[in-house]
Amino acid sequence: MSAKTEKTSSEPVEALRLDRQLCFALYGAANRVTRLYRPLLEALGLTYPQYLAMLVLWEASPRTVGALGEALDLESSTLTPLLKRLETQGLVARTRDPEDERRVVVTLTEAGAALRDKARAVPEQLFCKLNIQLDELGDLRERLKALAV
Amino acid sequence: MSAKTEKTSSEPVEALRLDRQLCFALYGAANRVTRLYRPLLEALGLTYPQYLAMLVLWEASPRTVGALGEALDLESSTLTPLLKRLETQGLVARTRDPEDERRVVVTLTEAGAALRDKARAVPEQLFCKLNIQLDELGDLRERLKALAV
DNA sequence: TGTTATTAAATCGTACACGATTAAATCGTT
DNA sequence: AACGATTTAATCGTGTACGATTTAATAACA
Repeated sequence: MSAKTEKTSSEPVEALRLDRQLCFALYGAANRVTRLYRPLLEALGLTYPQYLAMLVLWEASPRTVGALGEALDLESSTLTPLLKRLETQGLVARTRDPEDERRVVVTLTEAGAALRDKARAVPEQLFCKLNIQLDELGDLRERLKALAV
Repeated sequence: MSAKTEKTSSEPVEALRLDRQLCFALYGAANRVTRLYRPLLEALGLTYPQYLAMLVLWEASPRTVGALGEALDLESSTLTPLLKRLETQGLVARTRDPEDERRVVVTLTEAGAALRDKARAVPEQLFCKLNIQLDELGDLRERLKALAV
């Protein structure tokens, strides 16, 4: 019996391969999709995470940093610098909530709200770059949402 | 007719929502899976991308930086610093290929090869944290691989 | 044979992502 | 009212990601 097929090690090594396959696919897909967005978002002056934050704000504008973090599943250590950059670009305003000075309220500016028009074409442009049918989209989304708590 | 339901804008806005749904799911899933790996990999002294690089090397050890980048879908600008950290930890060696001095060959050290044993338990531990059946895994992997070129 | 073109990694600047810690404000309980 | 516990953002340090540029080596070809 060769060392390669030794019983005590062959199963976990096989598991390593499976592990690699799913996680590579997820890791790679996320990186590649970010790369596909880049040229589309360049016209808007946004990065992909900034675009996601704007999508959330376009749905409901005065939002606390905490609420944004909840929606985006990000920590304040990630959001704070990102929001400061959006503020520098004049897309959002950051103010302390007078009701509770711990909270920071993020509000779309006129320019931030107006950017929504420019972003209208993005989803379709991106969808054209993706290799997926419209009716499969919902299923994949649900699987991904359910994958990890 | 209110501005909100204006015909020229309602459809693209709906598209924005769909866009948000798929891309949020992918972006969030990738971040959450990385977070799930973290405590498991801490015992190995590896980050998640470092673990992925080691998985590739455990399958075939002398690999050029370019070949690793191909396998991981990463640029040298990402890989070079990552590999230097693995080198600092004594897990890999980086040497110029004598045949072609442009290439850098990455080779597992004894310690790097030995780390594979410690990593044996990781896939199963992670799988337990994921909310997916074993038989759905292959399908999801293929969908993700096909999603973006 | 000498250029010129191409290739492979490294370097640089910008922007995430996160855990740990810190700072400030509010809450709860006495 | 007082003071310890909790909540909310910000800050800090480490480690990705990537496009653009640079450097060095090899290939191509006039």
